[in-house]
Amino acid sequence: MPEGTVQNFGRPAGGRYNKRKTAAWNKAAPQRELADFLDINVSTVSKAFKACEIKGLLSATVGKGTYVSFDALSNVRLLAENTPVHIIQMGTTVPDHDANEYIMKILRNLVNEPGNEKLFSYASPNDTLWQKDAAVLWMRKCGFNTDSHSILFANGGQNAITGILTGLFKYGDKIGVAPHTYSDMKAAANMLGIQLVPVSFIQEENNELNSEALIYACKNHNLKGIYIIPDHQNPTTYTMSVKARKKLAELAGSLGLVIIEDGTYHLMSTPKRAIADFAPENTIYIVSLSKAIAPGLRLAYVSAPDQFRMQISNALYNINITVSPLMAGLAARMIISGQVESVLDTHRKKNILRNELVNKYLSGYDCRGEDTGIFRWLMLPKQITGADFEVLAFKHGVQVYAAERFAVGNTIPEKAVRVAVCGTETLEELEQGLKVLTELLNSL
Amino acid sequence: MPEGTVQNFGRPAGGRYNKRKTAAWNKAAPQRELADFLDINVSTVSKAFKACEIKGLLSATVGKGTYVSFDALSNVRLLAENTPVHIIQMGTTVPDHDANEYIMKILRNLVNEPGNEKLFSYASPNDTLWQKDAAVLWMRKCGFNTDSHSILFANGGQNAITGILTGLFKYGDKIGVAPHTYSDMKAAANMLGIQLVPVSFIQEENNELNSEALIYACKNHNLKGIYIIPDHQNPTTYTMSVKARKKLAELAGSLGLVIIEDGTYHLMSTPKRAIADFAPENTIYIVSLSKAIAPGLRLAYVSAPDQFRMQISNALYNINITVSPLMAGLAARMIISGQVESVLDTHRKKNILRNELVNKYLSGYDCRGEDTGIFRWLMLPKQITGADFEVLAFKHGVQVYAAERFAVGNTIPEKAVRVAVCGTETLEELEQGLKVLTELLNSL
DNA sequence: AAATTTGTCTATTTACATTTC
DNA sequence: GGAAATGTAAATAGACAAATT
Repeated sequence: MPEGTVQNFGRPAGGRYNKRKTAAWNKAAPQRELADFLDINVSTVSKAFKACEIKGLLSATVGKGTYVSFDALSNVRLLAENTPVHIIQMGTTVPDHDANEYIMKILRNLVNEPGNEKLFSYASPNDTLWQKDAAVLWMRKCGFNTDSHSILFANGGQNAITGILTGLFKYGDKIGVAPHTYSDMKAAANMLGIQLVPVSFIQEENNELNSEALIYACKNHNLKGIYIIPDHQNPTTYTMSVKARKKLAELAGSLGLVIIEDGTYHLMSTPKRAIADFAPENTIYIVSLSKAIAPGLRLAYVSAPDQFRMQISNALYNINITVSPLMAGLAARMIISGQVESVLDTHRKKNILRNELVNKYLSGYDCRGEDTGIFRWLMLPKQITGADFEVLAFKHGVQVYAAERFAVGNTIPEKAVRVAVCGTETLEELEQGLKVLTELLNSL
Repeated sequence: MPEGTVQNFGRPAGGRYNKRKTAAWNKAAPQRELADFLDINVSTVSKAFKACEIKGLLSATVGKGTYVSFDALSNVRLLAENTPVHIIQMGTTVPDHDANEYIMKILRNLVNEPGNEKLFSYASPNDTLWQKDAAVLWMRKCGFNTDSHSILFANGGQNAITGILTGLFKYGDKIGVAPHTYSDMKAAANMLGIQLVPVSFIQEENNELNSEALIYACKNHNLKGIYIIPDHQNPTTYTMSVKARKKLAELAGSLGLVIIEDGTYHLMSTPKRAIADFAPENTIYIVSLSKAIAPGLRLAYVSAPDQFRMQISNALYNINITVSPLMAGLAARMIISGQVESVLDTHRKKNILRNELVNKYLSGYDCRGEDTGIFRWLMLPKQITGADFEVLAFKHGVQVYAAERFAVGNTIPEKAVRVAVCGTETLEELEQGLKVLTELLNSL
């Protein structure tokens, strides 16, 4: 252990402050010890630690101690390496680009409709009403039956999340998330001072609800809500069983929890009823068209129950004023016209094709995720961490994302990387990337 | 004064806690008195008050006391009234809708270009580069010479502001703003826990810089930055002199202040060099195309100096991921092709036409603002407050916005209302609204 | 099961700075 | 110009609760 870190704060080895036994390498000194050493009060240290915790850098538990978050430890390393000339992009998750021409076709029709100049004015309530109806149709396809007056618009899924977080929670509030949660969510929460608490919602063995973990975290951390992706979770790819959804819905009711359900990956999984369907009063449902249709279609639909709608609506107003009427109109037309079915169909076929390639190369490994998804979760052999493998792959020209990027708080990152399936332009490039990955895996 | 308010906290009239002399009706009891009464410590009260202050409900000054914000006092009243059947909209500020067909023309061309499907993928760096060049051109038109690598994109002006606030400031930070500041800015800051401090930047007599006020507020409140609209300020319509801009630039440098300059109304005023031009290292410049061109063009350009760019860029990423490539492409094409000139020209003519109508009806009153602007600041006779006039006008079917909506912190609202000039569809409707307003004014 | 370790939270102390009168 | 009024902020005390051993 190097000197001068938060772990040993420059204490001479073996001195009176080093009486602790073998501890995890990311364990910080106890607040009292540090206070004693610095000759200040415990709660002063506590306050300083709290600030770091809200930023997601530390996580502390009563009786257990304070630990440095793994992503705080690994981020620096991941960025420090030098870049090869061409990188095969298997890091960021995007849908296949084959939908673009469908959307363009709709747009071509749209621009020739009479009276369409109003697409550059503020939308009138009349316009948004039928668009909300379209959103309801889309939501139904995504497993949730809602009604048009519950619908709000956002500029994509991330924008929806930011709106919900700012609207419903305040600085310092805590919400529960899966121990590995997708990194943009983490970044948004850190930025807003909303603390993420890792909760193992789901039992790995059977995809059932881990009620104890939830109840425990809830009363222990005073959780205000949870954020959950029930289908093909990002990044670990598990899908909650219907029983688990039902159970979660019940629990949330009795615990007074707000559920933020991200239905974005519903269509890339075997369709199951949304949690929102079981707990409509407590659940905010998000579906992102950017992920499901095309990244350039910057739109997401949010369905919020009465008790939360106004707050979220105000927050979205404060962030965006409004979404582009053109985007909203385009999306609604795709849905109403049924063209969106063709897009989904094409996507599905392409995804399966790409995933077959993944299977061909990585079938010898534990590479999780359904064939209809746009990313996979590749478990690595014990001797290498995700972060090390990410660096290794990057040096060989392939970008994947290490588990460390997704680990929340004191979660010990799995030895795994997320592999995006549609990040490359072509199938050939994907194959090239997969070859590199298998070679690296075999060489370990 | 009613009992049981924050002012008297239920004390019996004339009791030992009522020794204060005549005080402003919005003055709260001193922290020590309240603490004494509740039998708790002063700083406990102080902490509670602080929470309210961050939300913009109170404002406290050492030695002076604590005051309830005027907009906190008036908002309830303004919403409580019942709605007439049809409302003439002179509340929200929008540009004239005559630009829409120009944009639609560009869009029609765009959809027929080959290779345009990529407008629904993520934008490549190649695409954004020429769009940033377009942004630079546009910024130049708005009085600021910048370069393309400083440019960031946002989903409209409000979105840009949210990004800048979250990126550069943290919960509890204070930034200086004009005593009357446009309400969406206030709402965004309140939501994010960023405290707005009213500073009379500008001397009303001559539009010169009020250096003392700025220096004072800066050291007294430890301001981290200021937000300022130098041209046709919203809502008061004043425009800073060039000398004032230069002076402010110098001062900001020596005070270590971040300047957030909102150039949105530059084109509606007599062109003057931007503050950013005098203090490029300290100034973030925002121009909103939604306000200048069409409300449905949800795009704003941000130019940020090196020291701030990454933080703002990250914040915008966390909020939006990215802007719509279609919006960005559309805006850039309008600028590069020069079509935007026709739009501005049409806007200007329309604005003058509409403002002439305003002048015709309101010339007898102190109705401030240039004829090229999209709103005016109507000073009312002494006997009526802005809030009361807003309610009165609303009852007669005209929506205007009272000064109370814009008053920051302990600012005493002017007796004035903001009158939007392009809110109505037609000139006739505008005239109708103006008739109502003059009749009401004459009847006072 | 009891003692110990460890983090948390609320209210407080205290010194201080500014404004008012 | 000095005393009083008033709000601010950092550090602290101390009771508390959960986890560990």
